[in-house]
Formats: sequence, structure tokens, C-alpha cells
Amino acid sequence: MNIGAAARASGVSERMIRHYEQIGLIPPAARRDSGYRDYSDADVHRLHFIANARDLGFGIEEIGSLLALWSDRNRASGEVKALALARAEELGRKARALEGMRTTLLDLARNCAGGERPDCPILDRLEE
Amino acid sequence: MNIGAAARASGVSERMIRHYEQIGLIPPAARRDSGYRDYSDADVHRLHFIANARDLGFGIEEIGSLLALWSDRNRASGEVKALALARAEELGRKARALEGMRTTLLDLARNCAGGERPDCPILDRLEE
DNA sequence: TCTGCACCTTGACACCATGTCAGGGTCAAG
DNA sequence: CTTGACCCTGACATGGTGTCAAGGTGCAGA
Repeated sequence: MNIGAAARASGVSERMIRHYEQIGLIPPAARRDSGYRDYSDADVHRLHFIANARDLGFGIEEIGSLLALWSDRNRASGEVKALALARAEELGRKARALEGMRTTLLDLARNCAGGERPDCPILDRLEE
Repeated sequence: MNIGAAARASGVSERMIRHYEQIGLIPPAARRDSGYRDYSDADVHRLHFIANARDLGFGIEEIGSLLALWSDRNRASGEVKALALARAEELGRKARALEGMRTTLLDLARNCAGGERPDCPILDRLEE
């Protein structure tokens, strides 16, 4: 399978497939005589796994660990669970931070008349 | 005031002060004969404004708009309010996305025994 | 005056994940 | 053989920030 087909089948863009290969997240693809990369169903399966992990907010390094655990039949699921929980906590921290900013902005906007008048507590707040 | 003192007083790192100057977010700093940048209290004030806006999640371009509105005495506060509300909505979207990922991860982790056993729905889910 | 240290300058490279473009080669169908 | 779709590599961009290197400046103390 050429890289374009692998990209469509896995949900990972051609660009990122080449990138993941370059940084060593996935092993170098097989090559045809032409130099074209050639992907097996197993390769696509792995790419799909990566796409899902990215959708869950895992970073490249964590995905590397997950891939290792995934392909290890004797893995201990505790490690996977720990990674997932750490990721969940990190996501929670970020979500709370964003929510805090959002609340602050909405509070400020509520006290801002809008329209043509120059008065605006939003800018005042930024000056503090 | 040298750049180091301005950085400490404003909460913007030296690195970012130079960066903001380079990308035109702030005007080029005055220079001493030595070539050292020289900052006034007004400059520091503006940097502080930028630091606060960054803390609220505004991007560089939006901060440029806010700076223009800030220094415009005849500004209409409606524009500022619109920027703040747009930012709040964007932050809300991101926060909800993160929260969704977090919930998914926690659900998966709850069904993962952990410990030494290899069974793990987290990895199964990533395979789907 | 010399020395040393803290500070400043510019430029470059790094991260993370991704897009896009250019300049070339390959393949398959018409 | 031509055409168009596909592939290759390499480079540059984004955003916001860190860090490092090689060199100049400023000031205080011996």
C-alpha cells in the first residue's frame, strides 16, 4: 500500500507518517524499487492506534510508550493505566486553566457596556 | 531602564521582549550609545499589559488589536468586548474538548484493572 | 589601571505537531 | 507517448518560548 492509501486508511496524514518515521516513533517503512514507501495492514493498524492516541491528547513520547506496551503481550496493564491517569490529570489541569480564563473574560465583558462608549473594564484589568 | 530590569518589572522575559519587538508587536526600543535597549515606565506599562493579556489566553495578533484599542482614547468599547467574547468562546471550546478527552480516559482507566495483568481496555480502545 | 562579574547584543537551534510548497521521479491508463 | 495522479526529499512556516555561543559594555573593587 502506498503512503496515500495508508494515510486515508489510518487517519494519519502523509506528512505525519513521514514525520513519525523520521523521529523514530515508527520503524522505517519498507520500500519498493521505486523508492516508494510500502505499508502493510499491520502498519496501518499501528498508525490508526497512533491517530486514536493523539485524539486523546497523548504526546509523541507517551505514544511511544503506549506503542511499546501495546505490542508487548506480557505487558502489565498497570503501566498503561498510570499513563492514562497521568494524561487525564494533565488534561484536567489544562481544562481548568482555560475555564478560569474564560470565566474571567466573561465577567469582564459583562461589565463592559460595549457600543460606542470608550469605558471598558477589560482594558483596565489588563493594565493592573 | 535596561532590558533585564524591564523584564523583571513587567513580567515578560527578556527573550519575549526582544521577540515582540522583532515581530512588530511593540515599537523598537530606544537605544543607548552602547546599543543597550532603554525602556521607559510607559514601555514597561505596555509590556505588563501584554503579559496580562497573554495570561488571559489572547494570541499575539489579538494582543496587537487590544494594544491599539488600549492606546486609542476614542475607542469604542464594543470592539474590545467583541474580542473578549470571541476569546471566551474559543477558550470554552478548547476546555470542553480537553474535558471530553479527560472523561474518556477516566472511563477507560476505570475499566482497566491495572497491576500485573495484561488485559486493558485502554489499549483495545486505541486499536478500534 | 586592571580584573572580574553581571549585564547586554545578535544569531542560531530546539521544542511539538502540522501545513504547504518546490523541484523532481514514478506509475498506470488512454 | 502523454497526461495526470501519485510519490520522493528538503525546506520554510506557524506560536511561544528556552537556551546557548561568541562577543561587547558597565561598574565596583584591588
